[in-house]
Amino acid sequence: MLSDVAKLAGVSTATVSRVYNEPDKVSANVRERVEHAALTLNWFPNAAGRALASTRSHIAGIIIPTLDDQVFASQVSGMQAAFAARGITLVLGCSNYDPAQALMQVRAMLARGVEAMAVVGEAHPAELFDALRRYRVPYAVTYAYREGSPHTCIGFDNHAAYVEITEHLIGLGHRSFAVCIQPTRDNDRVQARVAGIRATLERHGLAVRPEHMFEGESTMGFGRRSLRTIWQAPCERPTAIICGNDHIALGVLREAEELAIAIPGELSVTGFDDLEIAKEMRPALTTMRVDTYEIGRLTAQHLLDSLDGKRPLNGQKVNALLQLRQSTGPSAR
Amino acid sequence: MLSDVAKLAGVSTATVSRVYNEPDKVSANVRERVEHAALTLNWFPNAAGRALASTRSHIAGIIIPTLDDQVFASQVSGMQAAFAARGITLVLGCSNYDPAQALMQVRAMLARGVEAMAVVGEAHPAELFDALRRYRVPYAVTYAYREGSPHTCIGFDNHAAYVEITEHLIGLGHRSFAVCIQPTRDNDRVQARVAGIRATLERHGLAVRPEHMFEGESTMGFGRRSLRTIWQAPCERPTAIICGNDHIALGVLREAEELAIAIPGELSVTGFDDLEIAKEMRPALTTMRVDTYEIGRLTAQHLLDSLDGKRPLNGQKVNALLQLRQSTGPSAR
DNA sequence: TTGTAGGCGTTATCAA
DNA sequence: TTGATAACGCCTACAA
Repeated sequence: MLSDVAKLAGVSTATVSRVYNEPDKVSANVRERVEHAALTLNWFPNAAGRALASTRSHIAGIIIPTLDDQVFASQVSGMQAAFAARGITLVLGCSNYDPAQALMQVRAMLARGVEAMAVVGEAHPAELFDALRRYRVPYAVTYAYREGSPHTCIGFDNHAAYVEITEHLIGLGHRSFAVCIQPTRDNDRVQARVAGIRATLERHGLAVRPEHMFEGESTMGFGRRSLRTIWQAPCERPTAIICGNDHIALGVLREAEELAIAIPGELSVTGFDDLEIAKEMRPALTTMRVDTYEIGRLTAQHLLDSLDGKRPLNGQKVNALLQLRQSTGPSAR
Repeated sequence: MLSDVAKLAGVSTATVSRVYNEPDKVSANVRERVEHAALTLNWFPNAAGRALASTRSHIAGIIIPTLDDQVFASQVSGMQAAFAARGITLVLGCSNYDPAQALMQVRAMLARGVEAMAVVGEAHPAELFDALRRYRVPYAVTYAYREGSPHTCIGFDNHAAYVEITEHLIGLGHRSFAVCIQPTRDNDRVQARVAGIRATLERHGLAVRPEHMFEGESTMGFGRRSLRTIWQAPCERPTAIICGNDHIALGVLREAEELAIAIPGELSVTGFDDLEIAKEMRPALTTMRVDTYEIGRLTAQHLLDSLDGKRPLNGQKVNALLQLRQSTGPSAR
């Protein structure tokens, strides 16, 4: 431990500590001796002791719904890299889309003494944000950005993004829509997307009929089943399907091939996320692209600035960019 | 802090501590009083103090190459869930396929006092494993399993898996092969795969000609470019392409469509990982499936057992299952 | 079952 | 620039 190093180097423990925390307050000569001693003793500072004495844990936390979704994984990746460059360890919690689990994870992280936190979305129990504020832990809501949110948001505007998608389709002459989307429960991002679709349609005097509204798991299978159901139903078929993400849209595309539905001739399809395969599919998928790694990087940067007392944490909007490709075209009707 | 709770509850600090660490050594009456006090004071134990006093950090670590690859993300996910259920926080480090970064991350985790560690693969500096042993931190090498490895391995046999793929193709009559694989540098898993292919071919008096050996990034783009190069070259074309994973294989499939190469009539293609889309592609991709979430879960379980002193850490082999689909068929020649 | 008291490994304050 | 020493918040013999 530290005192052994001090003894070997023939200095006090305070000096050893300084060598690692305020190196330029130590003479080069002494510093060298200490570093040598540390090396031969194979010593490095113990984080717990350090945290206790300095009341700084050098830990930050992030809560995401799941690592199974690439968009969250890459956000974690971006934060991790940015924090690591500043000697801060990122600890990860998965809520599995369950607010109660998110709250538990945040509490556990508070107990660990996290210095900053990021949580995906704002659909969380009030206690979660209360706890963060009570312990004066700077935090940011990521992935989603909403004007008027009480939180620091770093992400994109889910509502606006789906307004853009819907307007694109309406501009192509579509008037009859189906929607295939992930579970909306406890998910403000998905809710905002649906709201964006509805509001836009309404503005044009349109609406999604209930039998064309599908909510289910984020898989190709869900997309496939939904399209099959739509096509088998006796009611009028939609000319466009708006999907909650690329997985679902790819399933729709795949099933359309099976059912010999011409795309975009007979049916237009849109996704979200712009997975690598989206542009490689035939027809290539019209979708929206968001740089989630960048969201992570930005979030870490904001939190670090806030820890440095540089500036009050304020939100930042990231753009979602529409990638027009072959899966959308003029309405046949 | 703890002493405030003790005061409010009218007990000693030791008793408060017991309530959280050995609850059944405290009478129900006293326990209730303490819990009430803690609640009103909104107190929970500070992890740094706890770690320092008990010399148990309740932290475990995992080093993966990157979160961008689903297989590693889901392994993290599996470990996380299993550890969380036991009150252990998982901290994550990404090496970006760089041994030096992996070593740094391990050192940082040792400083944090990790109680157990997992690292993907065994292609790491000797210092890394030395450090782990010196600090008596139980660890496991994951994702890869190799007979005779000096480490506890929990994963599948990359070599054997590619022997199986190669044998499958040879059984179909193929004699001329191309290989498209991820960077082999510092990557024992990929090296084992290539070795498996080579050894199997050699056993049949065959080999991959150098101009049919491609090494590049794990993307569809790399697969596409590779196939195009192969097809444009003046030399004899292979009848089968073995890819290092599904991304690359999907790219090959996609480019084959572009070049109007009949699959599997003219060319057989294999992948690895069995992404959801692999079975949905037309033609569906022949590939191998590994349950990486399970690898993570098993690893956590082994490490927990080892911490409990239950049994010496010994390896465990997970199966990679060949998924025979439409992208492989009899050789035309 | 409960309390006392010393120590876990470092940092921070103050003096020298 | 360096050193002595008291925290930091909790756990754990040991004693009662």
